[in-house]
Amino acid sequence: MAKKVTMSELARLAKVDISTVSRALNDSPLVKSHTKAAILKIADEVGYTVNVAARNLRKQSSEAIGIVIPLAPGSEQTISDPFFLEMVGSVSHAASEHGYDLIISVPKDEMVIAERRLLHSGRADGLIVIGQAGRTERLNVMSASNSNIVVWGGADGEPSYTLVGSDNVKGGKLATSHLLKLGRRRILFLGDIDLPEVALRYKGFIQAHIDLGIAYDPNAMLKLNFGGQTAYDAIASYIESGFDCDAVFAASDVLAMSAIHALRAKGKSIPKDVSVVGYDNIGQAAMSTPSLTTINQNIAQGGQIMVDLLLKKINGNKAVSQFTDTELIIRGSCGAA
Amino acid sequence: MAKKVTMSELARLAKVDISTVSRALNDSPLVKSHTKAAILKIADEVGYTVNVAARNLRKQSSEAIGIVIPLAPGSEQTISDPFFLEMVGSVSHAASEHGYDLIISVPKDEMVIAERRLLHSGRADGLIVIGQAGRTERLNVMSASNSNIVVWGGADGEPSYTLVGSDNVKGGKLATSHLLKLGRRRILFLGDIDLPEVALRYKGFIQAHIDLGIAYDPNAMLKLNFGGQTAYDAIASYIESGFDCDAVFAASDVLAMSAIHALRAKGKSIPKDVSVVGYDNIGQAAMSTPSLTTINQNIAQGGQIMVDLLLKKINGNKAVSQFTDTELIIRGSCGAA
DNA sequence: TGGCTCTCTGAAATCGATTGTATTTTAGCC
DNA sequence: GGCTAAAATACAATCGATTTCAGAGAGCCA
Repeated sequence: MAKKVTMSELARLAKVDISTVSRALNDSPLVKSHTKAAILKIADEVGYTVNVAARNLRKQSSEAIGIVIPLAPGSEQTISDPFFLEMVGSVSHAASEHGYDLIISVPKDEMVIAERRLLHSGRADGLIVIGQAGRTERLNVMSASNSNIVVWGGADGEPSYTLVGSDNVKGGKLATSHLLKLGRRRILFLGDIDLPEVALRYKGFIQAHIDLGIAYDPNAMLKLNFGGQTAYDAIASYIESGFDCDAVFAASDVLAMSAIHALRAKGKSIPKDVSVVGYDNIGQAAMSTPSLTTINQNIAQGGQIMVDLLLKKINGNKAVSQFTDTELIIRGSCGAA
Repeated sequence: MAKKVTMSELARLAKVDISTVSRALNDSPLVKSHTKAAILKIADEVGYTVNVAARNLRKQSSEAIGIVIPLAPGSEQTISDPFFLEMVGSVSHAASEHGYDLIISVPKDEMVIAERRLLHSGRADGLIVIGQAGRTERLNVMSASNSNIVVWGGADGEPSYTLVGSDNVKGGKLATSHLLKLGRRRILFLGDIDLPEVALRYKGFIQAHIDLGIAYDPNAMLKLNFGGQTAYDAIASYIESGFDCDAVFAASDVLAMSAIHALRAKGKSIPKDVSVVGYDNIGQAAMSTPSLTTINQNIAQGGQIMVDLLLKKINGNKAVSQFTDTELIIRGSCGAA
């Protein structure tokens, strides 16, 4: 542990009052530039760092924001979907650009706990919540109590809290109409439509069918939460049970990959027999085999926007919900047009 | 913003001194259980949360640890390799188990800055550094100055700082001998051996050849930092330039996936023509196509160990470097034996 | 009853910074 | 030089908790 130098120690060394030191370090115009330089020099020599606890206590702010990531339901594990993790990275980057620290909320905490632990305790000035599944009610309460919160997700109509997300309906439409235009007619939808984001993508899925005057099968839908082995098994047995599709629209890239894997195991060739489109455009999407056609949510932009909006709220300004750019990325898993 | 209730406010409500409130909330045996219960009840009713800034200032600790993740060299972007992100998730989980918060260090910071920003400032009680590439010197200095730091990485011999990582030599050996035992003889090694971890894997690679009495080609190595398009292009042109391999050992799963993609584009069949082994066992490894044979670094265990060791150091105890369980996971990309 | 111990509670100092107010120093001008 | 205004610095209160120390009662025993 390096010896801790305090401000009063600095003041002693510089032979000035501690208040002058404080102002000098904060570049206040009240301090003569000559004194300021002297103080800064000493501070640099002894490697002074301000004690944030003391500063935060006095200033009643923390220069930090919290991020809450969802738990896999029923498990103690944090969600492993790369999408969420990439989002953490993106938010972290955006926060640091503004000189804010990012505190990851402990996943076992429920929303209320996270709110108290991070916001009320003064540990963070604001909160970013990734995914509003199952907590819209609580989010409304928090928003009503004027908490500094920004949520990543999808919502029908105007939510009462500040929301950022891709244009899920548009994304669903883009993906589906792309498949339909390729001539595919039996598209299997993969995803849990209890999640608001996914429900909207499904809405776009239906919309695309209607727009092109093509009928869709309400049974062509498999409610899946996450990827991995579970999804693989579910998809495999779904195919075994007789459903024959010529395309898959998965609500996440992870699901899409599991689907491709399962389809292949069942002897289907991708993209010859079955075209696949995912959602998220995670880093691995381009390098999977075949490379994945997907909807880009623009994670980097999303993190940026959320942090910007949150800082606005922290500073007492209004912040309105926003979409990120939502676009179709065509790669190998759909086959040539 | 919910109205902030302070301890003195609680004291007023409970008609006791603030010191009694403090003791009650901290479950001190000095307070009569009757009084304690009354105070806790009121605290609960008004939704009191302790102000951490004040507490940290007084207690001279922060109940938080920082994590430093590496930057992609020359870029402003944080590394997108899922391995690092999964590690963040794992550390976050482990930290929360001990009631500690996790603060992500702003990536543009260099080590020295992160150290000052997080440790000296009292924002965090300790630091976890993921990957020691290019900063071993600084890490030694920090360790000498008795900083509370634990590093993820790989080291030859006994490092002067506390290090946690997979047994990289063993991992390299496992992967390579598996390939050799499959009958493969021209194995291409992918990875940047300037990184200590990777150098050790390469060492294991050579060792395996020697152990089995098989010659290896020192040129059968491609120095790559990260996956994605860059790796894809590099691998593609390496193959084009005439090198013909019957197996690939990649120092990360991301690299392995890029390799598979590139090999396929060059008309190679995986695993018939070329067997591939990766390293890390990231979540997507099982669901890529073909599913990836890889070395499991046991990320969850790694996070746990690092947090445990760090807390030991914070509490003034010795902490010795440790390996995580390192094992070979055989999947489809190697073909049948 | 006096004295003593043991429990429990209160008073006050303290952590390290920020900031409003008071005070000193400097500068400007006749 | 003497006076005033402005600039620079010092003083002191404050943020919200923790913790040492002192003190008030209660209980016990001779």
